[in-house]
Amino acid sequence: MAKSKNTEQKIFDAATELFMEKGVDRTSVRDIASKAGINLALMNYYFRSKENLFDTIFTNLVTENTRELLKILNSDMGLEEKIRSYVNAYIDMLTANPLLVPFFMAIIHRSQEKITQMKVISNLYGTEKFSQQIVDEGKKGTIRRTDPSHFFVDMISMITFPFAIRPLIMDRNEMSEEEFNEFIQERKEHVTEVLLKCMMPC
Amino acid sequence: MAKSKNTEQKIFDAATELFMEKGVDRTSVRDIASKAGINLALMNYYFRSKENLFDTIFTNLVTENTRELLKILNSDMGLEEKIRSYVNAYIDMLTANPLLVPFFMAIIHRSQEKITQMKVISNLYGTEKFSQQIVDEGKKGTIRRTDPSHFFVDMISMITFPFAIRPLIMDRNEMSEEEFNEFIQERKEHVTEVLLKCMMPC
DNA sequence: GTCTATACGGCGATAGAC
DNA sequence: GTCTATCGCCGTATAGAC
Repeated sequence: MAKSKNTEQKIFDAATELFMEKGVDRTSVRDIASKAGINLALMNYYFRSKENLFDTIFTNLVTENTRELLKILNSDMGLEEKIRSYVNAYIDMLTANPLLVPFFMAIIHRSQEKITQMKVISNLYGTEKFSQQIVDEGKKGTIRRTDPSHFFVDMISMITFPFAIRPLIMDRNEMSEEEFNEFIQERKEHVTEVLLKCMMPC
Repeated sequence: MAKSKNTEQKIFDAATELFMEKGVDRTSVRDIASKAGINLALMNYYFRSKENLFDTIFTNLVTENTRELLKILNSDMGLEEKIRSYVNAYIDMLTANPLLVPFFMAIIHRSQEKITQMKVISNLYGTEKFSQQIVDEGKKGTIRRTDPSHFFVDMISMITFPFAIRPLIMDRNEMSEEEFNEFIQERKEHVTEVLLKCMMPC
């Protein structure tokens, strides 16, 4: 049990990195073992199977990275401040971990059942309070009456999609990695503005 | 040479369907052969390898489905009409073929090099004329000065992303397939409105 | 052009020694 | 807990008969 915690962590970390880079199906357990610097059999010792390892990693990635975002969505902030915070926090999170979106997209395509079963959805979509806010403010007339489902989809689309097509954007605009990041930073202000503007009464 | 054209087509069609449904990596050549009702060896006879078959199919899918969209973008329509037509045509195309987005997302994750090499980009991003229009109208003051790169990203994000997370949207809102399609139809008007609103001077 | 048969390598997984 | 060795399976690809 001495090196146990350590080895398990090494496998976990190596697999996480490889799954995100190459995709689950193109990563073999031998890849993982060699990257972790451990023996092939240990993967099966700690995690029962590759698929089980993947489940563990996937759940971890989602819950870890969405916790703060959920907090913002369910906080007591006013609508404008909430939107601004959410956009900023989401973009910061993805900038720190730009492979998360393509990885997640690939997984949706790969195993829908798994995703719909897991808490993933409530993690990404715990929007009751936020939706209610939009409806309430619409009734009060502070903002235009807005369909919360469409609004939320608009919001996460504009935030996350650029990361899904990052290679295309970079190639098309001949961007370096830094330039892409600048572009993404610009989007914080831009996306917030678009969202607020389309809710404005008038 | 008699049944040749026919067999090649059968392989092509079966593979296209399987690649889109299960993903390229989870589709075996045996799957393809059995679905096409032909023998395993024939895949190698007509297409040199699975990877080569995939390239053929991918190029075909992209060029076929983006031709009309490119035409609209480079047409002589006014900005508002152009945006409206583009949104409608894009959503119609994806509704007819809802697996196209998740498939394409998975491919970007799988093989970036391939994508940036191919004409894919110019097909998806032949936006010079469109961008120019946005800049020109901004200078004239007909619309707000708008950054064309961000605007274009906003547009394709809001159009395509819902298809990428279709299972999540359906599960969350307890939608049937028809209800999802209704939701998507609503987005035609909604997205157009958001885009036009955020360009409005005022 | 189409089929049968098969080679070959890599995969995930486990038994068993230490 | 960790390693070596190996199993059985399935993937792609090809040789050769028809």
